[in-house]
Amino acid sequence: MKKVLLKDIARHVGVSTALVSYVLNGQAEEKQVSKENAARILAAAEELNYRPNQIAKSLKTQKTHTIGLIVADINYRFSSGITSAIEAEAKKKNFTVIFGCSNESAEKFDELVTVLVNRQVDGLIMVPTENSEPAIHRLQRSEIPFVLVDRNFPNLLANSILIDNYKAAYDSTSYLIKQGHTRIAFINYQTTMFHLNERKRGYIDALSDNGIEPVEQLIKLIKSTSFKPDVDKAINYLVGHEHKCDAIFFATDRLAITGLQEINRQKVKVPEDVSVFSFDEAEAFDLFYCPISHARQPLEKMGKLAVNALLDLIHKNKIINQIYLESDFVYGKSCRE
Amino acid sequence: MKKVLLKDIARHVGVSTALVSYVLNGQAEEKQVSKENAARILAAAEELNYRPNQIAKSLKTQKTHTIGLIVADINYRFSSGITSAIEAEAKKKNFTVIFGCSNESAEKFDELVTVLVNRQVDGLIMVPTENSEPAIHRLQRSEIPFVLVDRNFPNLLANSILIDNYKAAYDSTSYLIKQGHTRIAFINYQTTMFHLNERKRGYIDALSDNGIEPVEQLIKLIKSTSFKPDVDKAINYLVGHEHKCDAIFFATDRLAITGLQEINRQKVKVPEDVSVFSFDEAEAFDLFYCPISHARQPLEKMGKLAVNALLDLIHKNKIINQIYLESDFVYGKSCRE
DNA sequence: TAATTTGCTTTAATCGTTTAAAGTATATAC
DNA sequence: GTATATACTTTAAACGATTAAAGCAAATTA
Repeated sequence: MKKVLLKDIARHVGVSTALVSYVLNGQAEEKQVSKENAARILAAAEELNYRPNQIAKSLKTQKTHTIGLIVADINYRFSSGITSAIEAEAKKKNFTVIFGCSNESAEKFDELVTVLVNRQVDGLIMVPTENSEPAIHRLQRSEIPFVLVDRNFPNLLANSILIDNYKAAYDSTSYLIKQGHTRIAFINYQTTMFHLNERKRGYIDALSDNGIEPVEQLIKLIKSTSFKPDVDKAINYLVGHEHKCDAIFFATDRLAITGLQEINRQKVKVPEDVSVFSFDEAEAFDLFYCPISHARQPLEKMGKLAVNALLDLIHKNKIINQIYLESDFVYGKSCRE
Repeated sequence: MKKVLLKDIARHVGVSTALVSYVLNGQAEEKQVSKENAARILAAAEELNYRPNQIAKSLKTQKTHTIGLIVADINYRFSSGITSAIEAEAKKKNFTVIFGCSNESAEKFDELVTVLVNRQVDGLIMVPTENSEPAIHRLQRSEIPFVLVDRNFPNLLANSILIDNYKAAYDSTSYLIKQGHTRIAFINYQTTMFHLNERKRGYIDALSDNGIEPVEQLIKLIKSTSFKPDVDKAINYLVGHEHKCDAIFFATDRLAITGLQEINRQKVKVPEDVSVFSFDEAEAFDLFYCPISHARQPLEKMGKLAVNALLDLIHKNKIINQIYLESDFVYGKSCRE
């Protein structure tokens, strides 16, 4: 079945391609196309089942109506959540999404940016990885609009949709303190990433502000390169008798899930033996024998905002800068009363 | 910063655009470009930081090096798993992925197919939804290559990467029988979708082949439109004293997760009061107080195969037809010994 | 010496649209 | 009766690449 082109419609109706283009792009009025021709063109387009070639259109108009999306790992609940929201919102606005995963590698991130830029995406939504500042700097010089989601770099001014990680961690820690905990451990990644260090800062400040001296031994930093053993070791240390803590605050869902597995293995009971609080949300949290209390990020909202911010940049060059959203809290039964 | 075009390189070096194109596309030898010009062109491309416009390239070559991917819902573990594998494999083969979610709606599925076809994707990988046969039929007539993943329609011959759902369900049920269960319940969606009904068929045949009469009251079909209440009702019925079953086989992870929540709420103990087995894998299964035994689909492999099958179709028009993969089994502690 | 081959380069059409600018016929104004 | 406005329509040049086909010296052959 041969592809139907604009020119086939033109020939079929007996007019020029210009008229067809005007009519099919809704400029019939404006370009004063006769009602008769307009009607015949629409009919012919329908009859021949014309589908415009977006590539040709894009080449001419310099607009692809495409958003490039780079997430860290689509298997993260965070990523699938915002991806889903972004795709839905983009579709609503007649944009399509080209998709890539960096797998937390700055190199892969860089490659993806290049690929997407070469594809002439109208703009990018990205969850940057550690060490991806150079790629983002380069992007800034190219004048292609983009917005960062979830993570940013303090000394790189870019439009971003963020969580107030400091506040969420501060509030989470304060909650644990109010529940009567004093030896609150914190498990985080060993990382230079700002958003995770903000969580740490929130944790520490909450302790200090409540008259609790932060204890170094209760802060465990996990290397992603030795993730599982590090988490296991941290848990063993923290629930071991000598250093026993009374609560563990996990900085991410992945840390929590892996940590909880080891907690189970050690036959430590939540919340009787130790309370647990986590960032992010995970299905697994609800199925744990005592639902895990956690700080939930508004994924839907973030995705939607990211798309709209990007479209603002694309269309009107409106600058949004940082938007900070608040997490909300889901109280399970994992923190001792 | 002005975009650098092929013609800028040509001007810079003092040759025609044809030479530049030949050299940058690795046809220097073939087209007998002088070593000197070839070197100068490469140097200039580097120096000017030339990035070819893929849109223009695509228009001319009629190849976009793009794969359209349609999944049901990216928040499903199944979807994110194959998406991740597909993206990685596509990238390896220098293809990019345009992404869409149907949200299990045939209408949205149809729209997505149209959008992706208009974007001139070289091929499509799709997880079809219920009632999406017409859209797929239409696609077949358009001669754009595609492969279906996970789900297919028995009377629609298309290239597909599938699981042997019948066998997996048959084997799962047989396992439960061997563990001594006789009143095995089955919770599935009420659906016309073949792959889910195959799971039911496997369940029923396994019972029959082992001399157990399938009991209608133990087969619960869940309407997606009233998902949660239906699952809750089913669980209540199944663990209620009069109809007590000794095992529940969930046809999907989502059914299992929702079902297990209700099981918890009813204070029913797994596996003491009832054994549980599920299709698919979920993080939550490992965190449940007794890890849930399940049949795991080889997501990585499916995604990779799907991309390679599609590329075979695109490049050589090699026909693959159905490929059936086997699930493997993860034995937790959720089935009474 | 003329014809042919070799080695390299350029010309220009093309992909399928969009869209200024120019064209044409009819109606209105002066 | 000529100029101008009105209501349409067409022409043709883009967009940025690819790629047959043609062009042109210099070297080789006859």
